[in-house]
Amino acid sequence: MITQKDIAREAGVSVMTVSRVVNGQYKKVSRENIEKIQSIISRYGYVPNLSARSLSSKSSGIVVLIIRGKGNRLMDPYNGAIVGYMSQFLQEAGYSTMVYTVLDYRDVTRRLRTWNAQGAIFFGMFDNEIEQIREENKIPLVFNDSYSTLRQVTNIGIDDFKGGQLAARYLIGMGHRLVGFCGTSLSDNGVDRQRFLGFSSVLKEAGCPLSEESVFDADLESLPPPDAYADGRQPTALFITSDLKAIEFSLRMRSQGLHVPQDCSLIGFDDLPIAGFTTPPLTTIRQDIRQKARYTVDTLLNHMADSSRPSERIVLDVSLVVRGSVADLRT
Amino acid sequence: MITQKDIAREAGVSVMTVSRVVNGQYKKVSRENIEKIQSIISRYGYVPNLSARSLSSKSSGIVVLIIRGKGNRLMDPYNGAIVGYMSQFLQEAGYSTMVYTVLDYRDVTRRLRTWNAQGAIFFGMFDNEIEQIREENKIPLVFNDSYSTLRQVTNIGIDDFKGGQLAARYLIGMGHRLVGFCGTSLSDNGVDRQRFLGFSSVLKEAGCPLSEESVFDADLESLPPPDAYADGRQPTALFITSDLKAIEFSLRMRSQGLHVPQDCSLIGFDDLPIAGFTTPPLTTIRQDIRQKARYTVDTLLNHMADSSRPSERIVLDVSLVVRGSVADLRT
DNA sequence: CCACTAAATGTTATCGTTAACATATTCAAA
DNA sequence: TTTGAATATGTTAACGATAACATTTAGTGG
Repeated sequence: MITQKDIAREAGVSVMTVSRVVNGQYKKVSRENIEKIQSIISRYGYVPNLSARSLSSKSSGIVVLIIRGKGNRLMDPYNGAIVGYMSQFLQEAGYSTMVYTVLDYRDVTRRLRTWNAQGAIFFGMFDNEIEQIREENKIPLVFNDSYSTLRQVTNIGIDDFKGGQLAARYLIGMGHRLVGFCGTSLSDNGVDRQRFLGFSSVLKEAGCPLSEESVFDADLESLPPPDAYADGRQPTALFITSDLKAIEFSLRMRSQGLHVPQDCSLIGFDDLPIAGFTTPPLTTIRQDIRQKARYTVDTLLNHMADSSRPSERIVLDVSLVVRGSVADLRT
Repeated sequence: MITQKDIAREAGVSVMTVSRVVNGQYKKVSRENIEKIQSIISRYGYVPNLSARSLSSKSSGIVVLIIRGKGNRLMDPYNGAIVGYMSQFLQEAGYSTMVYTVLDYRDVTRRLRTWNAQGAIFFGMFDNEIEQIREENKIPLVFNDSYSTLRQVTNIGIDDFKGGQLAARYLIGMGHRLVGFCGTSLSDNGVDRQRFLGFSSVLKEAGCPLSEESVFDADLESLPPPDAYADGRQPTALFITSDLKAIEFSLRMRSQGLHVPQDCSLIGFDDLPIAGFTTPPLTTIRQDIRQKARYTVDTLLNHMADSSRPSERIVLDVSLVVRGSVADLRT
């Protein structure tokens, strides 16, 4: 494995000259030496050792992606897609990406320090730990979907409130009056809480407020069994804040001989590619994952380039995608 | 950011003693010092700098995952799942994972060298470059789904041939006589070629060989338009070597007013979670992605622990999952 | 009490690269 | 010719950790 030292010997110069060429500081090296060194580099296939560079210059070129949770988070198509886009964009910008799933925020610092990470992106809820994380790691941090009330948090999110509103307005417009909501961790101020607030505000205005028993702050398992929905006193429609869960729910219904949207209408969230594949195709609130990844990476890179840059919060738009999972109840 | 030097000063010992404690060489340090040092470590939250360790010991703790292709490969649920599992397993074993997508094998060496990778896993076809890659990188390499004829290639794959057989036998058993095959890169000896060979061998034995015009070595776009299948001279069933493509195909059919399985039966491959969600649910050949990831990681770790270990080829089983996308044509 | 092993600890050099500073060299202006 | 800036190159030390070897200390049997 060839090093700068070897190249320097071969070219009859000092390692520092080689280092300058490797790092593109062409103004400081004579044209003659640049050419000589570059030709040796390509002849031997020299590759800089980033561990060494990282040690000596404190710039590792590593960005860490932190996902809260456990197990295989990349199986979830949303996570797979956003992680994939982010590492693609980071790779295009010359950075290497490490993905870690952590349970505890203490793991975060360990992960960031071990590799001298130059920046980090966080998914999932970290609101309560943000201050701590930031204090322990003086590098640019960018969050996704955080509703932390702290100032100075750089966050890229979507308009979850509007998403809820869109869902509610559409249901109302289709003649639904008794509807339900299903999300998780509503007591934390996360995405689902905002979706809930948007959703319920519209319903209230329309004169058909969400009753308490039709708000499910729960994983799918604890949802009331689908056959409850056959009886007319149950909601005619459900807003489930994730396509994946909505699809799973519709499967459970089907396994009991019930059908979407005849027995219960469904609106999902995310607009994953599979949402168009199901039967009926799922009506859902769309967020643009690629765009979110793009903005997140760009924001991080900006902050890495200029650490005095003020924090920023970006809210991306969402839209309603009408497919076939909501019944038209207007006579 | 605290280093071993700081700890050594605080404890009144040399850095070497600290290093020994950090690396768990407890037999070489007195109980007293072990405790003193460990308490300082946890008090200050010391984290070893792996760049430095990597430089000095040549052991970086990094495993690189190389995917051939471009763009966001993790969006594909198969890749997302297997990459997710592998990094999970590697993380559990104390290693860090870097995922790279490369177009050219030359990138491979660059990626492996920059981080002193200790091992690498390859997806996608690299058969012709394996020799070269191995020569340039003297670290354990494990491949997935390679049909390289080179000796000494450690590979974890599935029984693709059997997968093809299972599909064909099932179709025959259901009364299909005129069937088609759709895969990619059949001329390379990859997974799809094996699936094709298994598939066609069974059909031949059964007396209804695949005609040339019903073998599509093509991306979906270049498949004949679905409405061709309405006319009786076209295949009554298609074996499409990827669930994702099969689903996409069935959507294209539906958009033209045709239906699976009435107008054309379909068998997919992989048994992705979405295969059960579609209408009709997709009959497919199942491979166990988690198990594949498990074996691949374990094999790599074994080879990293003992570099003299002989190469091995592991072939995992596949099975037929009958759902609803194949019509029963028996009278 | 000495020699001798085993256990505990320390010293030095090194990994590959870069920052910071130092030294030549060149050329133009004074 | 001298001076000064600009350009090109080199030297040294440092980044944090570990390997390899060296030394000290403690404990053992003769």
